[in-house]
Amino acid sequence: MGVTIKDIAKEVGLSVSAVSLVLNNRPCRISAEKKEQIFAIAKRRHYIPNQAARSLVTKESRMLALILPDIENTFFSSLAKRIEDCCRREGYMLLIANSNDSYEQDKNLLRSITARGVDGLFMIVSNESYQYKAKLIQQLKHLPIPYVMVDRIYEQLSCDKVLYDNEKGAYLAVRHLQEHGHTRIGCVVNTASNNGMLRLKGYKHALEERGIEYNPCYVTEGDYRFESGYEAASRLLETDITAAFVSNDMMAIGFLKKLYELGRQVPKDFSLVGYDNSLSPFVLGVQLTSVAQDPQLLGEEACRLLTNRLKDKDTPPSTICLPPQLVIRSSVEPPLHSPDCI
Amino acid sequence: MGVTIKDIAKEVGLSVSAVSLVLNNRPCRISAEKKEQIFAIAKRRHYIPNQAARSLVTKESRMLALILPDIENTFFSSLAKRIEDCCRREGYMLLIANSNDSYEQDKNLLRSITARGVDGLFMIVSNESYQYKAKLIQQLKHLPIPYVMVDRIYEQLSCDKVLYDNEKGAYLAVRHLQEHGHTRIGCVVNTASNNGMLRLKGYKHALEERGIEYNPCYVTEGDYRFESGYEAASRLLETDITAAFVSNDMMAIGFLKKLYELGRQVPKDFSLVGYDNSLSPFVLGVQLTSVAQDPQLLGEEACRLLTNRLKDKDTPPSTICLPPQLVIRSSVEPPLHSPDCI
DNA sequence: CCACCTTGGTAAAACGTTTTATCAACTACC
DNA sequence: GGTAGTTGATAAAACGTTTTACCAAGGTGG
Repeated sequence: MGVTIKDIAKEVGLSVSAVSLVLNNRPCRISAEKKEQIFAIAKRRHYIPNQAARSLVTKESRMLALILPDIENTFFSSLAKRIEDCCRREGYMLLIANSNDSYEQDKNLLRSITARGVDGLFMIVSNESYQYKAKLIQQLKHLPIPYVMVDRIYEQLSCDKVLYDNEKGAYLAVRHLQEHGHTRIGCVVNTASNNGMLRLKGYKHALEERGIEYNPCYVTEGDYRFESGYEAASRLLETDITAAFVSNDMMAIGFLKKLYELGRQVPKDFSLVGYDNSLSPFVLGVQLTSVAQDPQLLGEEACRLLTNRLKDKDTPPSTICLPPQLVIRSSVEPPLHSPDCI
Repeated sequence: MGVTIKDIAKEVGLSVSAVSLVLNNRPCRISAEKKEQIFAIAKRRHYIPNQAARSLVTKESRMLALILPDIENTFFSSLAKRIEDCCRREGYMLLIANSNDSYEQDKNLLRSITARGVDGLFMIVSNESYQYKAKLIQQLKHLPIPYVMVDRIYEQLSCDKVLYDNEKGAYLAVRHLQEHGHTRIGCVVNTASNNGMLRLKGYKHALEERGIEYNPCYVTEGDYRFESGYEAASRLLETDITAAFVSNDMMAIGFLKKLYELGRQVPKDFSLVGYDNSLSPFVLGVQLTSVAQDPQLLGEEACRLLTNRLKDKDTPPSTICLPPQLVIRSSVEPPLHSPDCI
């Protein structure tokens, strides 16, 4: 099919080895004249080295892989973009694979990816895989290549990790509401996800710190989608809460829609904090205060970790826990009829 | 490093060929007993076939690639997701690469992708590449593998193509406004992109059909981002337009923000149609009428075309032009003080 | 003129797989 | 007892590279 090194060798009248050495800019004793000829022929005939043959002997593919749960989620797609940029800068290509948040896919992808001989892996485990933790851990332990767990981790695994402190993020959000005088604070959370659990923990932590008792009626489940935020609001707004912490922005917008329909004003009449800081420009009239986790930073750190590991296998694995930032806009004010602040 | 077919052969006491045949379920004369043993050993020792070695001899990688301009754009990420699903179903892995809408990247990616010996390619050319059309066309012509152009095409190239009829979409949007009695209709459009040009053409076409003269003051440039919609609105709302066609939803939201700030009500006081149908749930109070192009459908058709081509190289290339749908919500009403309709 | 260096290269093994042609040992049949 | 067919395999080439060790010819210094 394509032009090979052999064809070039034949045309220039040298051996394959000569051509290979020249084309790879290896130190070698080939005359400048011949070198030029080789490059010229390669260019003219559109020579493209066969990566399969190359990997076979060098044992590296200059390709990294990223397994992520949902490419449609902008948090992950921003992450993917940045990781790809960083990889490119280091001379790697990136293979992106989508697991649809399914354990089965995680498992299969892990297989096909190692078969393809990628040099390293960025792994964002699917939420479903937390139920099959033991199994996936086994598989990851047998992985013959370095990998870094990103955003969602297994503490048990001894490998490079980079993540955001989800508990802290939720804690910051709730404390911000408390500092404006709120005590009856709702919470929409996805306990099906590990990070969701951590956000719930942060919520509880903030309550504890103020000596407020945990009220299960103020907490409801959401699945991170717009509709579930709307439905969560329907349930929570029957209680006497004056504010809510909604554990992602998409659901926060759903929540806002319900508030709007009920004629309740944000922040005059109700305060709200979201998570992700992803949708602020879209919401007319409301500037949503939200906990920001920068996917780009996550991506950069992940890439740094993995490429370092590829250069030096023997340093002990490290864990990077990034601090989320509370981005204060104007969706929080003191509750109606209440003392102003702390 | 890993376990090879040779190791298994040694352990089971047979030749490499025997093991290869068995593991690939090829018809062969190996005793059932030995077969079982081979599978058992492969499993126990976590054998994973080396794809590089395999491709080297079979000349196929069971891998397809997708080059897209912006993975953060949900239109493209939905498309990517669906393409990946379809590929998986057909037994291919998908290599996703991001060009950042840059010609340079298109060029480089095309190179590295063919080097990696992928079996086929989904190509969404970057907008910038329209300026280097001739060059990129040359490169695509030399591509040794089948490819399908998706969403953005070069008419000159004889290959499989799948796209949406952008001119038609814009035409539908503008005609919808006209049918509600609007005659002074603004237009925000990105002429830096080929599809943007087509949308402008659709806008003009609708005007022509009604015998309305084209007024350049009603048309302004946008770059598909939120802010540019806002800025476009600042310019256009100084004219006497009563409605606008904004050529994507993101900009439409920016436009809405300006309207909101000026105290103008949609649709009572101003009518608006967007493009993409991607953001409707996010806009409080306004249900944006928008032209829908389903990325999933685009992905499915693209995949169908490419996999068919891989099975049968010799059928003539086909072009699939999908019809956009106008999704009518409630951002369009007749202008104030005007006769009701058509 | 011998020893040594430099210049300009090459031969050959290796990487892990697939695939085709071939083979030896049996069995069965007439 | 000769022919044909079956069973259970194998040997060897091929894929396109990289890499190491080696070689031949010519020049140079003592």
